[in-house]
Amino acid sequence: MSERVTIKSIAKDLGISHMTVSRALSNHPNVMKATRDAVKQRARELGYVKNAAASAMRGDETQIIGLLLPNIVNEFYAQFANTMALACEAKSLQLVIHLTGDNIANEEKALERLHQIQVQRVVMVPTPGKSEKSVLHLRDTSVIQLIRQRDIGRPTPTILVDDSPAIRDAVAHLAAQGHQRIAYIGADKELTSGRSRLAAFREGLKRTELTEIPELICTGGPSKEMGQTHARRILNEKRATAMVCGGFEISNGALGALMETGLQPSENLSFIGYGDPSFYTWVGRGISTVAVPVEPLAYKAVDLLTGRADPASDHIHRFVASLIVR
Amino acid sequence: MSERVTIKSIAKDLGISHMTVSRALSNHPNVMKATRDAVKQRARELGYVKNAAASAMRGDETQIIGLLLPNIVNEFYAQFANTMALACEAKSLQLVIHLTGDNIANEEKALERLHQIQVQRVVMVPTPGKSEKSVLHLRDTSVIQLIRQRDIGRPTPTILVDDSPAIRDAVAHLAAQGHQRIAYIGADKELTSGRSRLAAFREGLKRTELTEIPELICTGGPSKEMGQTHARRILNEKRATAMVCGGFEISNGALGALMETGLQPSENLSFIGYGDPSFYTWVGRGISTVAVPVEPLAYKAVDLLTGRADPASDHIHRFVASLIVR
DNA sequence: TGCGAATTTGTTCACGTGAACATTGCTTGG
DNA sequence: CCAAGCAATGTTCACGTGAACAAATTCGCA
Repeated sequence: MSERVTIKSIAKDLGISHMTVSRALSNHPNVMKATRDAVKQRARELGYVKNAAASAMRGDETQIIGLLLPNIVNEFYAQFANTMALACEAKSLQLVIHLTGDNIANEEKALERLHQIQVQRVVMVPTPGKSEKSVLHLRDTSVIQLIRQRDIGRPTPTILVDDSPAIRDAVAHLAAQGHQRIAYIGADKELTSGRSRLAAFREGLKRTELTEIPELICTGGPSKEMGQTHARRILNEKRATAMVCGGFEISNGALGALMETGLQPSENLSFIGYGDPSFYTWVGRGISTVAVPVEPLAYKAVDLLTGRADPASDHIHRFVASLIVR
Repeated sequence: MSERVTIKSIAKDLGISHMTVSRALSNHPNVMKATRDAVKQRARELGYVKNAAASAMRGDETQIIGLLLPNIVNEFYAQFANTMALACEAKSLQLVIHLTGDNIANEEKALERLHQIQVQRVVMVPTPGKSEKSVLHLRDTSVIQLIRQRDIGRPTPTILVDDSPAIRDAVAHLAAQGHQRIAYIGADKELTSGRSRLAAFREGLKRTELTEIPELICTGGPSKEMGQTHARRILNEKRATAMVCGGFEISNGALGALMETGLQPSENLSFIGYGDPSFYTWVGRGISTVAVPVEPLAYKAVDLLTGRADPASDHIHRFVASLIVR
């Protein structure tokens, strides 16, 4: 039926130049109020919607934010994406989500795709490892790194979680309960977050004058499988009475291993999770955890990308995590 | 530094016409192999990426799929989005996610935004209610309705879950355990799914020759709050010994009410959830549920939008849910 | 050898938008 | 009463891509 409504079709309809229509719709000062009103009125009647592709081709900034996450099933990432979507909604932005599965090839592909559709703003949870391909796509793109930090060949603002105090508190909490053999499962040195969490755990042990037990400290890639595998081994072979997790996925994996072994967190083994998915309050008597303030992170990310703040500073924005004891 | 690499810049670089470049890159037959190879080689060297905005402006189909979900925190939607993202990845499509919060105004806005960026393929969980605005944007857009069906003024393929057998099974299962006062909380008649689930519940009661107890049957909007409110009331005021939920959000809400009342599912009250989030295996002795085959749904949606199958048929694709007893 | 046909490459145009520059008409001050 | 200045509107162009049409080159076969 009806043709697509463009600035030109409105112009023809009103018998004026398409530029007057363009100016009227973008509130350019030099348009008679009568003209502007007539144009806006008619545009509304005809159901005009600006063609974003045409704008993008002219080089105008796209109203799209790209979001790269390892996955979106883990409740932390889901909540983050959810909040990002709401924040974007509020600023008339759209959200394109790519899942990396913490695989660097996927990350590269995703960035290329975003570049392809002219996206100039990206929030990403960087995948551990080094990117081979030139990440030159990112040249005129604002990138925010989230949760982790990696050298992507250019300074970028980064949003990190300062979880060291909470992790130290967790150890102190367990020590106060009399635990001596506390296990730790977390990301490895590939990630800044992995390093700092492990350091915090050790510092926690030191402060409570507990001996570090190497066989109870496991690190690896930040995956669910890694958490599950290590937890299984610890539960079956080592005599740990408590466990601290340093990572969203890892924590879920470890919890799975716990359940499959028939253990109940807080009854048979004191478990400290990471992040605060809603089901933590429902499992057993509730699971204690290092809670990350998700929503502030998301709003910060959108703010950084929309405010005229830092273009390519390498400022690190820290949000403090807290220990929730249940 | 370097300018953006376009088909024209490559042409100038090679001293040929931009059309030869265009043809070479799109594997047009009438290009000498030597030329094609040279062009592709140079394109790779220079890091050429096709400008999707320009393509979209010409009217070419965009490689973007729009996804409208109530939220993305509920694990069913999260899993669905996750699988969609993977399926899209496999077909070089990008996923734009909009959250409706089951609010029709948001739904309209989201569709308009997608139209704005020239998206011609949309998967949506329709929000209950009637849309005021002309959904004319959808004119040349393929829309798939998911999980629910609503008249959007045009026939669309729809992907539904046939959960009636599973719900009847659930009632039978509870009846076999000796339950007489089984509560039901689900969506209301506004939704096709609400109607059919309630009907299945009633049918289940009838088949087991149980009397229907009106005060234990609650319906309303498909929200978490609704589930929580009704469950609270039932738990505090009515003497139900079992509860069946008909909806993802509703089920989580009801579970929350259960927990806050200090009850344990399967110990103090037999609870049948809806959907199968991972934590169901972790709560108490495990929560029985009406499990929906998420991944097939997602792949089906992408298939329908990419295959040259039905353009605007109103075919209903059904996937059967099953009762998982834990 | 020559001429139409097939192959390969080139030129122009449109898509929708808005910047830059051009034109029209009106006001104002000398 | 006219020039200068400004407000309002109009015309042209570019953005990157690929269809349509045009031109050049090569090929096949009489």
